[in-house]
Amino acid sequence: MQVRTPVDFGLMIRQARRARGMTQQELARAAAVGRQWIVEVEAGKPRAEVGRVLQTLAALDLSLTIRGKGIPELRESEDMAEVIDLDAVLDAHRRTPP
Amino acid sequence: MQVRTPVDFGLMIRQARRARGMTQQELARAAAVGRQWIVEVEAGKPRAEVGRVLQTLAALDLSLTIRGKGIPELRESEDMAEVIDLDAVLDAHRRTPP
DNA sequence: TTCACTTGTCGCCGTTCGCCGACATCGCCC
DNA sequence: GGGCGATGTCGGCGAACGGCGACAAGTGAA
Repeated sequence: MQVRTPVDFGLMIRQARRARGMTQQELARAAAVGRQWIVEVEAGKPRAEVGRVLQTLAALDLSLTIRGKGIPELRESEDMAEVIDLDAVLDAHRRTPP
Repeated sequence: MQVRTPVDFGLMIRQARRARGMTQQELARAAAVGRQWIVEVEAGKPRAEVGRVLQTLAALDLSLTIRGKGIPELRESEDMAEVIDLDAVLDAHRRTPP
C-alpha cells in the first residue's frame, strides 16, 4: 500500500500487529520502544523518529519500498535471497496425506 | 528499492535530488524544512521525524510502498488515477514525423 | 459479579530535535 | 589568482521527544 502520511504508517502498523495477534506491549518489546510510543504512532504521530518506525516495521516483518525517477529498481543482492513462505510450506505439509 | 535503515532514506533522497538537478537549498524550500535538516537526513540521521521525511519524498515525487502479511495490496481508489509519464509522452511526440 | 487483560491518557524529566546565523571547505569558471 | 555557489559543521535557542509510572475505560472469560 502507498504511504503518504504518518497516519498511513499508523494504520498499517496496527493492522499488521493485529494480524499477528500481538499486543502493543509485545510489539513494543520486539521493536525496542515504549508502549506509549506504539500508541502514538498507531494514531499517526507525525514527529515520530524514522529509525524507530523502521525498527517497528522490521519487527512486524513489513517491507518498505521507495520508487521514482532516479531511483534504481533494485540494489545489488536485493533479489538474491529466495523468499520462503513458512506458513504456506507448513500448511501444504499438513495437507499432505501420510 | 528496499528501505531498511535511515541511511537508505538518505541515499535515495540524495540520489533523487541530484537526478532532478536540485540543490539542498531548493529541496529544503520545496519540502518546507531547513537546509541543515536535508544535510543530516542525507547522511542518514536516524532520529529525523517521519512527517518531514514524507514531505521530502513527496517534494521529490517519490512514492513509498509498504508490503507484508496482513497489509492489503491496494487501498480503495489507489489505482484509480492513471499515471501519465509526461517525459515519455513528450519524447514520443518529438519522434513523431511532421 | 469479579478478575485479568488491553488500550489510551495523564505528568514528570533528561535528552534531542530542527531552525537560524555564521564560518570553513571544497570544486569550478573567468 | 579571485570570485561564486554548493556543501558540511559549529553554537545557541525554544520546543518536543520518548521512557516511565500510574490511572481510567473498555472487553471478555470464569
